[in-house]
Parts: sequence; C-alpha cells; structure tokens
Amino acid sequence: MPDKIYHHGDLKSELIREGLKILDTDGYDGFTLRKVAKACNVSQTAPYRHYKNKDELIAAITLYAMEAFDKRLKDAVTLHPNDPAGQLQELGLAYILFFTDNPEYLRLLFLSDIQKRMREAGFAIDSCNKTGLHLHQDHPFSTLMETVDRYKSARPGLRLGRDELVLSCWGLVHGISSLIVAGDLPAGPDMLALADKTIRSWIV
Amino acid sequence: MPDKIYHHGDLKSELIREGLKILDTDGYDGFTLRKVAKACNVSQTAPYRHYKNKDELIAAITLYAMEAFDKRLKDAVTLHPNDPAGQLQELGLAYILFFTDNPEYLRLLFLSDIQKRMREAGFAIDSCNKTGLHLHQDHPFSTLMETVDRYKSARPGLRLGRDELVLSCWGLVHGISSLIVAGDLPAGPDMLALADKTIRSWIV
DNA sequence: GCGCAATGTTTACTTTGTCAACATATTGCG
DNA sequence: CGCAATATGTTGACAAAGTAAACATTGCGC
Repeated sequence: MPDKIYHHGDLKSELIREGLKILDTDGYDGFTLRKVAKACNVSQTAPYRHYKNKDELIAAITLYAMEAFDKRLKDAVTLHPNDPAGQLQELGLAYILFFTDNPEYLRLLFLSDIQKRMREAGFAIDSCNKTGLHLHQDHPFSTLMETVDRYKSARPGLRLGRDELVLSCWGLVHGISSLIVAGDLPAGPDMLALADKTIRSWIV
Repeated sequence: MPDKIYHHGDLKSELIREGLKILDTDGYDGFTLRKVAKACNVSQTAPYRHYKNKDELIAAITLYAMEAFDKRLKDAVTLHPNDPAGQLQELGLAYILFFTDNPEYLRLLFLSDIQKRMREAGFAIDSCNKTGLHLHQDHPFSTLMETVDRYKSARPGLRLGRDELVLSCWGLVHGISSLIVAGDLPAGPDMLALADKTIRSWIV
C-alpha cells in the first residue's frame, strides 16, 4: 500500500481538525494555510479545492467550535433537570471553563473579522428591536437565553427585567472568560473557584 | 522648501498616530507596516529605526490606547466626587462606551498575542495569590479596582466579598463591551440604554 | 569643522495567500 | 462496460508583507 494516495478521502473535514490543532499550538497569528495542508499531507493548494480561501476555512473551523460550545452548554444544563437556578449556575461555569480550556476558541468565536460575515449569513441576533434580545434559532447562545428565561420564570419576584437578566448573566460569564483568556486575570483553580463563587452569589 | 525632507522629525510618534488610523479603517488584519510607513511618507523600512518589528509598534500603539482608556475611566470617576455608587456606575458606562466608540481598541487591548508579552514586562496582574486580586500600579484597571473598593467601603452591609465584587463589576462591563464589539449584541442607543439600566440595577 | 550616532533609503530574501495550468481519480450515464 | 464529466490534487508562479543588510544623509558633541 503506497504511503501516499492521490485522493485523500476526507480532506475537507481533516482540514478542520488539523486546523484546530494548529490554532491550539501556534495561535491565531501562527495559523497558516500551508501548515494545515502539510499537516494533512497534501500540497499547499489542496485546501482550495474545499474552501475558497483562508477565511472560509477559518469560518468552517469556527462553526465546528460553535457546535462544540453549544454542546458543552447544553450538557451543563442537562445536569440539573427541574432546577433552573442550578442550570444557570452550571451553565455559567461551563461557559467559562470552555474558553479557559480552549483559549483560542474565544478569539475564533468572538474576534475574527470573519465572524461578521458569518453573522450576516444567519448566525445573527435580530438587530436591535424594541421588544428585547432575541437570537436566531440554533444559535449556541439561545441555550443561554432559554436557561435565563426558565430561571426568571422560577423567580417571579425578581426585580430585574428579562433583558437586564440576560445581559447580566451573559455579560458576566463572557467578561470573566475574556479577561482570563486575555491574561488580565490569572488563570488557575483559584480564579475558577472565585468565578464560581461569584456566579453563585448572584444567582442564589 | 522640498516636499520631502530626509529626517521626518517625529516619526516615532507619528507611526503610532497613523497606525491607529489604519487600525480604525482597515482593522487589525489589514494593519500593515508598509501601509503605516506610506501614511507617514517614509520608506517601508523606516519604522524599523524606531521599533524592532511590527509587534513592537503594535505594542506601542496599545500602550497609547491603554492610556487613553485609563484617562476616560478616571474622567468618569471625577464626575461624581463623594459618591462611590455614582462613580462606579459612571465608570461602567464609560468602560462600555470607550470600546463601542473604538471597537479596534478592544482587540488591541485584549486580543493580540502581543499583550502577553507586555504583561510579562510589568503591565501584569500579580499571578494568582491567595490574598485576592491586585494590579500592578499604574495599570488602567487599577482605576476600576479603586472605584470598586470605595464603593465597597460605602456599603458595609454588602453580602459580596471584595474579590467577588471586583470580578462582578469588571466582568459585567467587559463582557457587555466584548459582545457588542463582536457583533453578538446589537450596537446602538437602545443597547447602551439597556446596559446602563442593567449596571444601575446591580449597583444601586 | 569633523566624526559619530541617529535616522532614512534601497535592495533583496523569505513566508504566505492565491491563481492558473495540468494530472489523476471517481462517478454517472449511454 | 467504457468513457466523458466532474471532483480532487499537484506543480509552478506571482504578489503582498515582514524583515535584514548595505548604503546615504543629517545633526550633534567635541
């Protein structure tokens, strides 16, 4: 059997997997189409058969990461059936953990210019309307919003409005994630414990 | 008088100013040393007389932006002498406004790989220690922490600990800023009003 | 004034994204 | 089954951009 075959078989998805590895090890700035191609044992221009250009590969990787993120959040919620407060707290921690475990994902999901284009293609929040915050269906963050909504229903006396609550929860966990990943807050178990304690103190 | 002189006079700082403009118009990905040089009317390699490489110029620009950010926060605090809650609320809004007004700054201050190096060079939080969150002196975020500390002193009965409070405030405004800049939350006056209302509901 | 350090320029090399032309495998259709 | 169309890969080449080396010009301290 030859060491090298002409047709790879599943290059399209291996490019995503290898690309993710390279993002992990070399960072966003070190991410190179040629590196990804080499990791897949194909010529430097082979990726162009599957993605129009570098940006499209990154967009595909982003989509992949987005699904992983959504799954992680949904798993967290599942841990606490019939306990809206527990769900919200677990989801918040999962949100932070996902990004501290995979720092490059945060840049991928929230910082590449490519995101703007993706959002225009359907993965977008409805533009600002008077009726409040809504998300396109199947957006990973819809999981977050639904969890917040369930929590709010279970706490009729809450002084916060629905949108204020969404913004508080989402902003808090997103901000903590960002600050840790950026290095402005120290990573490590102590910080995660503090984050957990902080989330808990707001929710309970 | 010739249209072109050999010695620019103050290239080092004009590179920062022009670089900032290019970041604004072309984004981080479109930022090019050659473009900056051209904007300053010097040859493509002239910047190398003042900065070792592209990263160092970006680091210098970042420092410049950091100072502007710090100034903005300090101005916000000054608006409410002897009113810790008002200071905190005003600072939170200023934090968000600064980044929604200058979206590229957020990437600059929190996303470039260069930041890691800068933090190692002194602009760093003390690595995680048991005694809580502290910042290197003169760090822009020390303004935030001091404001939080004043607020906490004025609210002795607060159930939140000091570190939880810092993390809450910082995380919240940072998260909201990030989500708006990333495009996951709609920009615009409605959103800013909601953010303001949300901050206010937590602080007061 | 003169020499040296600071500041700019020219040239050239390397990496990387991308296109065009060509090669090979796969698939669908008579 | 045989072949044409299509999908997938390869090679070669070019342009943009970071950067180093060698050279040019200016200005400052003695």
